[in-house]
Amino acid sequence: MAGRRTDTRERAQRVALQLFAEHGYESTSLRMIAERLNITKAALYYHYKSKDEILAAVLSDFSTAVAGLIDWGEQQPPGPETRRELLRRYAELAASGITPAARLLQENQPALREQPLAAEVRSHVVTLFDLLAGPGALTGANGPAASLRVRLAITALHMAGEESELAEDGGQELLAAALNIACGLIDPPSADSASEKRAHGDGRFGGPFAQEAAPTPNHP
Amino acid sequence: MAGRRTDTRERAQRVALQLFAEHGYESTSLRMIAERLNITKAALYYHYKSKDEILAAVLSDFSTAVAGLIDWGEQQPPGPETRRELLRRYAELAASGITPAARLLQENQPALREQPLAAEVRSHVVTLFDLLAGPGALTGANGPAASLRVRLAITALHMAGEESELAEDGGQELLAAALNIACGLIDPPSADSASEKRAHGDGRFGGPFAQEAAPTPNHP
DNA sequence: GTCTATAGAGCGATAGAC
DNA sequence: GTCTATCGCTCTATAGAC
Repeated sequence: MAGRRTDTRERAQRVALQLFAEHGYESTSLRMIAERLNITKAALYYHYKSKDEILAAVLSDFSTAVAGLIDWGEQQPPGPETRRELLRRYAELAASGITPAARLLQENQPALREQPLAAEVRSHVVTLFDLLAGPGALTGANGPAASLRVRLAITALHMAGEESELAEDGGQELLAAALNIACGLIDPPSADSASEKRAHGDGRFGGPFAQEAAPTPNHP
Repeated sequence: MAGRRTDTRERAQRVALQLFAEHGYESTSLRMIAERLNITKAALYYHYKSKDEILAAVLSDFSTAVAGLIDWGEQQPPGPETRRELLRRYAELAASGITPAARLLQENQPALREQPLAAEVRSHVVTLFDLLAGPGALTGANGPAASLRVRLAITALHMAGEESELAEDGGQELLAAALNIACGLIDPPSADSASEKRAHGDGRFGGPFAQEAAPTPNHP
């Protein structure tokens, strides 16, 4: 491991992730990747046997990161503190540069549909969402709001993570703000929509559209 | 207008928007569009002189919808009621099917970079964001949180809009929940992050990461 | 308005020299 | 480990018949 002769493989993965996230998987050609590495297309095939394998290598980093996060979360007692700490750790991941991978996954679903590792990562994310909102939130069993809030919380961290790369102070203020927003989004689970119980007295959330909220005709 | 001989052009735009949003602009070939219309690739070139022109036609519908929304908004007195009504109207647009166009715009930025109409639409969206958060929010002048909250509010409506197409009741409950969440996101503008004033007493938003919040080193 | 046929370019991938 | 050269395919776009 320590004594290999070139670092092309690692550089290739860094460059490929960046390009996949920026231009999309299908629109990123092997020529583009090779040019940034100052090698030729054919040389890439010494390191990977297909374009798909480059994608898999890139995704596996993200997969293990999220897997580690949910391993920790599943060993904690469920509750608001654990959920907030999960968000905090995810914000750390976002700050350390996993957001390109997250964006790649989110914005290339059709292209990644045949990629087994993408399905694996996606199932990890589903587990993480369940931990953040209670089981079944993604399928809408807790009402539509809970699932939406969790996805928005993660989205907030992604947005901040991407922007923080451009910020002059490393984006710490931005990430702090995003984490606060994310915590606020998952903190009062099922506090609006059909069940109208308010966490605190003022009616600020009683927006329009709400008068139509039906008593949840879920398929049992 | 009323007496043309085929409806191929309109059908083509409907189909193209759907495919562009689902597979991405570059990954959608004219062959795919033509096959769904039961015509050939070459026939498409009778109606449009390039693939880019199909994209422009598809985007212009979205552009006029958003332009109408901000025209209304700019004639209203600024304030929370106007902002909430803007969100409500945007939620109506989302429910009526503009989310594929919004997704197309958001998820194909590199491919649409050369498309003039895309820049126009994007500037409309920026204006809408300004209306929703006060001027300068997108550039972060109000602190990082305000811009994030507005973008998350719109994202909530997009998420609900896309899912509502699959729901059995038209997704009204989901859209109502999303609108409530969106209103809650923009309602207390600049209520966290650096300036720590709370709208109401409980410290639920006082999350971690906040201890590092610096006093906003903005470039003036 | 729609078709067949084709030009010209870029793509992923392979073979084989060095 | 990297190169040149090439194969087979799909893409956008055009020419011209019907």
